[in-house]
Amino acid sequence: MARTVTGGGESGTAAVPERLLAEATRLFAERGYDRTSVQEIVEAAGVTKGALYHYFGSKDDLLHEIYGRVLRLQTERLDAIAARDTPVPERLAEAASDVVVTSIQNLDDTKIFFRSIHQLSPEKQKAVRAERRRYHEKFRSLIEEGQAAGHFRADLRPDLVVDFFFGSVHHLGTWYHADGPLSAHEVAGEFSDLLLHSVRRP
Amino acid sequence: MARTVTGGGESGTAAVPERLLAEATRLFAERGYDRTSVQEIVEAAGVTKGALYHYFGSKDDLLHEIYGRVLRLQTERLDAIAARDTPVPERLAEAASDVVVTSIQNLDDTKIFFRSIHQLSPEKQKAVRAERRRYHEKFRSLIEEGQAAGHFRADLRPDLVVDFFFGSVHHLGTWYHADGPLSAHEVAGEFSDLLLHSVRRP
Amino acid sequence: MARTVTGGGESGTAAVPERLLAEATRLFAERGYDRTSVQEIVEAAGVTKGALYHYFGSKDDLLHEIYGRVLRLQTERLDAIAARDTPVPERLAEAASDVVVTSIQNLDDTKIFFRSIHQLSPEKQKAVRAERRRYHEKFRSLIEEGQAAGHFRADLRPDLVVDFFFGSVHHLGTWYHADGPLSAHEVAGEFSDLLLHSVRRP
Amino acid sequence: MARTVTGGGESGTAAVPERLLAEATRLFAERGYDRTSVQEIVEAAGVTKGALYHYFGSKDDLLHEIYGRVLRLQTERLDAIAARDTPVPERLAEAASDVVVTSIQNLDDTKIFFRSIHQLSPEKQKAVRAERRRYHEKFRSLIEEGQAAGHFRADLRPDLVVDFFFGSVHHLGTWYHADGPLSAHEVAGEFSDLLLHSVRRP
DNA sequence: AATGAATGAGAGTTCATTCAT
DNA sequence: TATGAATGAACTCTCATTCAT
Repeated sequence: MARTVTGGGESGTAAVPERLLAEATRLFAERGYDRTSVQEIVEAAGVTKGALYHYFGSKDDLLHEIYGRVLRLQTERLDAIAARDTPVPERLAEAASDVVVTSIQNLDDTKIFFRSIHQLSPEKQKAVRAERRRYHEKFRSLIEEGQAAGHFRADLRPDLVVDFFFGSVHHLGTWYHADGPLSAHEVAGEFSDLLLHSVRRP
Repeated sequence: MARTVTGGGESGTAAVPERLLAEATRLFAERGYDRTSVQEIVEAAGVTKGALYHYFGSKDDLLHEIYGRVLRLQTERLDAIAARDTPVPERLAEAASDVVVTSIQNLDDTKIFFRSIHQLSPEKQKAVRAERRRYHEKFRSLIEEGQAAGHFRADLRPDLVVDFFFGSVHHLGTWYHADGPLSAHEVAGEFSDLLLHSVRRP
Repeated sequence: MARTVTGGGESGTAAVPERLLAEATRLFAERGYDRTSVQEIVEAAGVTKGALYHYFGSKDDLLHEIYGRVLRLQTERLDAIAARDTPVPERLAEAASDVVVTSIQNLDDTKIFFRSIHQLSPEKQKAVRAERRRYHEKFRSLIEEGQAAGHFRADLRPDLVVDFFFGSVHHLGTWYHADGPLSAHEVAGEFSDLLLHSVRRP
Repeated sequence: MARTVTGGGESGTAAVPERLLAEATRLFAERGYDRTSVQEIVEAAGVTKGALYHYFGSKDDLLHEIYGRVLRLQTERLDAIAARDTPVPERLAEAASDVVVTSIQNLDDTKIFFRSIHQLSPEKQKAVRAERRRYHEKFRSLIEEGQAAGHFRADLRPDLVVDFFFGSVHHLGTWYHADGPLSAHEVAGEFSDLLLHSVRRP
């Protein structure tokens, strides 16, 4: 969709659309979608408004692209983990751990995701929610599989468990700091552990 | 429910500031703080802008008032529960259940809280975060008490557990619907159960 | 027009209209008529808006009152000086000196006078300008008298001399400070001296 | 007179920023800075608000630009006159005469200068006052030079003389009318003559 | 004599977007 | 591929004034 470099690969001069997306991500996470002006984005990216509107149809489109990127990434990873040939509890633990790690590694996207979705146009919101639902359904089916196999408590509502866990994941952006005492993997380990303990048969 | 300051008195003619707060809450939850104009709020409340600015210093002040209300309510309830004379696991379960129920009963406030805090002025944001922190600390001390008493797993980081659980609570606004299949108490029961299972000694 | 004290003469409690005029004068001089709100005036005077509108028909009226006060004062003093039985050059010198002294003693009024006259309603502006013109004419007639008597240069246009001199007087408010190196009388002496030298026959 | 930035070129289609400055000058002089709305300015210039804010950061900026223009003009002219190789009294007379002529030729700027400086933001006010002070100092040094050379009375305070004279100059805007009986040069001649007589050794 | 809630009009400013070049 | 001038609508907030009490 957008070329990788301009000119011929000079260091530090990523292609214009990439630079725009990167700066938009940073600014949206920092001060919110509505509080970030198109002017600020283009200034940060070192181009003019015309350039932005050459590559993106609207400010809204930028946000949609950011969503697309993170959703694609997480869906791919979940698919890979779910398809493994290991016991369900292990796959659930890995899936949980993995989504925490990638959420932290892309903390700006995580922040934007759950703060700004309402600022997308209705149609785009619908598309994003549908993709998100598919992701949740894949995660939920791991829980259902574990219940069917007798690993997890049968009295739990799998959809509620998913909402419970992803609430925690989405919330990461509001408290996690890269320079805090915890590494991404430490948080991931503990969150995964809490989830497994909460669903496992005693 | 709302004090009648001027004339009136019949239901439906609540005092102007109360009406403004109620409509602002509804609109902020519905379309977000930045997407709600002062004009829309005063129209919904049936007054003019001048009236709003007679009672509130700024749009920002309205949001702050809304936060204050819900924080006061939840803090009071948590204090009451924590002070009970029952075993810690029971108190934690009740605190967890209660915060879910009141979050659902005030779902508009919950939605606003989670989404709009970044749109407060820096000073007000600081004040709100400080109050929120005190609330979390009180909740955390229940977990610490349970660990000390040998009820809960000692290897857990209490602060991480709090962030884990309140992520789930704050997230309620993004998926819960009053006309869905689950009552507030059903969700509360399951969330509380998940939390307790995740922290209890096996 | 307005009583002098309320209650019975307690110190520091001047009557409401006087207090309003005094605070309005101070504020208009400090930040200009348009930049001073009625709210600020009533707060400074320790009353409410209703009280102000009880005594004055409009914000405009306050300004008109302030003008009236200073015009009356200066007209009275000029009349007294002009009527004296001394040689014209002496009377002109005293009139010039006196208007400088009273302008400095009422520096707030002086500042307001030449900055805010355009903010009066057209009718009030007309009235004030007419009074001011009468004052200038009286001053001018001193110069004409001096020319007729052979004291002053006959080739000067008396009206231009008046505008020349009163420009200097009106300008006092922009540079004179009570805590500066010059007393009101020192400035008055020098201004008067400059005027007399500029008109006298060599 | 005004550079044509976009298209156009024919007289009457001056560039947008020039047109905005011209109309703003006219309107500020006519009804004062605070009483002139941005809406009125853009309507007079035949553009929209967006265009104004494309070129000027604020209404305040417009005023600052107007000040800058007139200060630059007068400073240049005074520098040229002061640098001449003629006797000091002649140079002072010419400087005085020149500032009167240019003040009358730019009477709108003169009116604005005198009345609206207090409505500039504090920082801009400081900048303008500093420039004005440099101008006054240059003028004052002419007087000091004349005193040192024995042309002017030694007992006069040069700074007071400057304030005396520039009061008269700034005041021109309040009484001079182009369609009145006096030409700019007639006024300039008389003002200059009055100044010289007031300072010269008898 | 005085209150203060409420009005309604208008203020300056911001902003996403368009389009001729 | 990219510019940047210009639009037009909407924004938050301020204010002098009124009026029932």
